[in-house]
Amino acid sequence: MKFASSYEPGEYESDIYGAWEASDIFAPSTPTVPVDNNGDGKDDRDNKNTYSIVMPPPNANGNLHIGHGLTIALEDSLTRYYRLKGKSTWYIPGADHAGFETWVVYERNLEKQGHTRFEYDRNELYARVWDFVAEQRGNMELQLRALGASCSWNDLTFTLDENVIDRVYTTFEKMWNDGMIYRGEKLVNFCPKHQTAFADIEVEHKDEKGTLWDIAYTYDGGEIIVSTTRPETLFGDAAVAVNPEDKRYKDLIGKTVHLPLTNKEIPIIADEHADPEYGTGAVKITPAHDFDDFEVGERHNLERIKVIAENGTMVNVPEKYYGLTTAECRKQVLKDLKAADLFRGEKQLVHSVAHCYKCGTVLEPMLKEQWFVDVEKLASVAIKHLEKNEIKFHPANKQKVLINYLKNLRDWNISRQIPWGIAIPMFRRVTDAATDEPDWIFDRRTHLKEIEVAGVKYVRDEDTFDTWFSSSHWPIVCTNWSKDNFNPYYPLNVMETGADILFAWVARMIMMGLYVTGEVPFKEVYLHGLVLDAHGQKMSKSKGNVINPMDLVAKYGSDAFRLGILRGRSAGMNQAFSENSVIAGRNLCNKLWNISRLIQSIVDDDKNASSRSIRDDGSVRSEEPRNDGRDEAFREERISSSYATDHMGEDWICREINDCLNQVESSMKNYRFAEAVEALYQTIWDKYADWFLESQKIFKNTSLLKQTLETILIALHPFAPFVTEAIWQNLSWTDGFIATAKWPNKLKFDPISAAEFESLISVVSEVRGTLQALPGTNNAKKYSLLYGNDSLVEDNLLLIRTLTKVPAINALDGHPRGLRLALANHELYLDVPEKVVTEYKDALTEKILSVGRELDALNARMANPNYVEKAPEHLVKETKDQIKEKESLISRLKSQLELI
RNA sequence: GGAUCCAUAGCUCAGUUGGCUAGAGCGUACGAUUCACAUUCGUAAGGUCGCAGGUUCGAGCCCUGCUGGAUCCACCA
Repeated sequence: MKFASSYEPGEYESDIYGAWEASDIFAPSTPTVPVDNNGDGKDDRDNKNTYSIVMPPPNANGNLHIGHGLTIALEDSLTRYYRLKGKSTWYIPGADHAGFETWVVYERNLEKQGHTRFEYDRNELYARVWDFVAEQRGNMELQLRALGASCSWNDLTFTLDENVIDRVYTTFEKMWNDGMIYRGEKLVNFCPKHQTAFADIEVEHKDEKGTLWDIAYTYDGGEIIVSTTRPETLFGDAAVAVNPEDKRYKDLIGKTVHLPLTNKEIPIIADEHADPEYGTGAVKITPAHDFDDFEVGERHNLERIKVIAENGTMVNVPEKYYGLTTAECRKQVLKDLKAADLFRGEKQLVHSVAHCYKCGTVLEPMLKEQWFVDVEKLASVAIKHLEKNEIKFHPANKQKVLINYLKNLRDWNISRQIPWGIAIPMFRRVTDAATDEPDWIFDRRTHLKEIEVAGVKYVRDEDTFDTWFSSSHWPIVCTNWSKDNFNPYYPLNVMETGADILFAWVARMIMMGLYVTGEVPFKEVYLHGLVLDAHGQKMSKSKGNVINPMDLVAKYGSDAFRLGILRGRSAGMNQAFSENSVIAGRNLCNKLWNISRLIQSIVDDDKNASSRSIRDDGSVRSEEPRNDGRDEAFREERISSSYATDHMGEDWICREINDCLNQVESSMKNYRFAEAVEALYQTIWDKYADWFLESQKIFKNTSLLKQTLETILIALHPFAPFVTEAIWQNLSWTDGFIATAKWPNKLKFDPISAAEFESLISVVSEVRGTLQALPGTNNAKKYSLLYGNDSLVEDNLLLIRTLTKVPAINALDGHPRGLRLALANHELYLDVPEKVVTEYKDALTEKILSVGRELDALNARMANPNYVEKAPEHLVKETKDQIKEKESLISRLKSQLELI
């Protein structure tokens, strides 16, 4: 026996993945490099049949977290679905060097060993981190396999691969030549602990309590009071600004004031930046240490005096303050201001403060020379393409959000002062020699510290690229796009990633894709939200509510995890996740396993015994498809398939499976994964197992059982790859891998027969419901069923008996007796004693009342002339039919009640 | 200040051009059960769809306002 009594994922999963990988079935069938078969100089690949998707590269040296689990479940479901649909699918895996993240981990390690980064030069550090990452790498890839990701492993791209660096340099060179790269001394967000700058997008703003101090700046005959939260920066003040409309200060504009604690005089200038309503309406301007002041400084040509060094201590200040930390300096300045009687008060306030997203240190706006990308053109091109709807977003509103972001985008600082990353390929001329040569030149030889060009020496810039600069090339580098060859895998069919990196990554990929290739890099974007814990709380280490996907995979299986995490989730929404949904997934896998186990045993029995099975009436089922006078065309169709339906339950399940396939197809097209899973879940469990298989315990249509099982297995495969493959391999009649099977065709069936089974279901349900509602227990065993003039019941005695568990079903002889069931078109009685009927009276009364309420509502609708006039005809007709039905039901129930 | 989203059963969520009696899973209650599955089977209870208006024959869905919550962007001397 190949099928154990329950499905144990641990026994199958790794073997199955190994078998898939060994057979290399995840590589795309259409080649990924240009092919010229007939020598006409043109690429002969087929563009129509490809499906490409790239994995957002997980950190090479990390473990996968729950968000990765969701990403893989989504992307792999798409990939497997389109593979079954016959597309040449290319799911490209990746690994991220994760510049800053990895660097932080590595630097922490160094510190633990008593070292600092300053003991090593850049190349040495790079080599050391490379080894460090190499050691850790592989773990993440194993976890991707455990999640079932059907990606093309030979094409794994690491963000520091040569072709990536090469592509990034090519783009950078093009931008440099296009004048889009400039070196500027601008304020950047600088982390004094990590000694590096950040892009605006990497900064975390937090509301904090602070103090606003009022300080008097004096002039001949008076003083002007400014308010500041950063008194220590006053040494860097270049002016005091007031609003040009502010009458209080009108006369002071153009005069100078004395800068406290110094011998300096600074001007009073008029600028919109000063808000008359805020504080005293006068504000000190420190262009080197505040983003707004920087801009004011630009407008008024003010000196940028840098008074805080990279290490967070004071420079360019009177000796007394030199070398103090900013905090120490603040204290001292406040003390000295009080002593000089220039302190005019303080008050508390809440303001938002920029923090390093990694270590939480307060970021210092720092004047630095950095490389910037002028984003104006990039953004405006991207906006144009977005407005033409060249990319479809899920959820749709993100398109607007993204356009809005791009409209307000500021220039992009791409320099990072971290050794771990792609070196910026720029070299600076060694200064002394007077020459006409440019200060900076582009050169790819970044492995060298120093180069010589035309007899002039240049030294490499030590900085590395912002990781988003290189990862914005991801669709381009993963698909090996090149400008000389048509590439059927670019643009990608879809970009699936977290909604939180819409700006940081998706926006930049779009800009870069358009800049490099002229095309948008993907046709659709699917953004997933955060996976929250069971109570809707964000997962975090400090809260201790982090769920590790690998734990769940180990406990319940990979499929269970995938089914569980897809359930109840829609695009862009942050949604709760709990173990319960994974358990439900595990149960479905086991259910499917046992369904297969049952069918295999029927198939096995069928081989041994006659292929004819016993009919309800005891006769032997005919091999020939029945011909009961129905449409000949239908009969032709039916014969053309590999099975023949011989009972209405069989037609019905074919119809239900077809509906399910339609739902899955349309759900996948619209990225409604949860709905696809839900449809499969219900079809497999509530319909296939609970009704169809129960009925097949009597009829046993082997060829149909095989065909329907294959159909539901394939349809579920994208979501639950392992259990479906495990079953496929265990079944006696299936070949190859289910992973590369063909998406099933629709099943043929007789719609009239299918609808009849629906009536049988309602009969059985009514019997069950009534039996439960009767007083006493075990009623199903006690009372038999009586029928009068009811062909549906008469033709299905054995089936109804099996499904309801009543001991007998008999034709009514003589007068009706017992309890009549509340079914509109069937005359059915439960053969219960008078006493039980009497006890059931209350329930019956309640039933009459509730049907009466429904009838009233229907009548009210029909009484409205507007409804009859304006509503669609079919609805009006439906209402009329229902009224008839309810009326007859009510009259039957009433007569039943009178009998009691 | 600007923008986006959300509010439906005890919990987590579906509900796609407005159409019958608003669904699911989990949970709860009651019942069943040797032979595909207790990771099972059956039955049931549970919702004036955040609030107030409006449009319509008809609103969970569309419009307006309000309340409560989330997120993003900008600003915060």
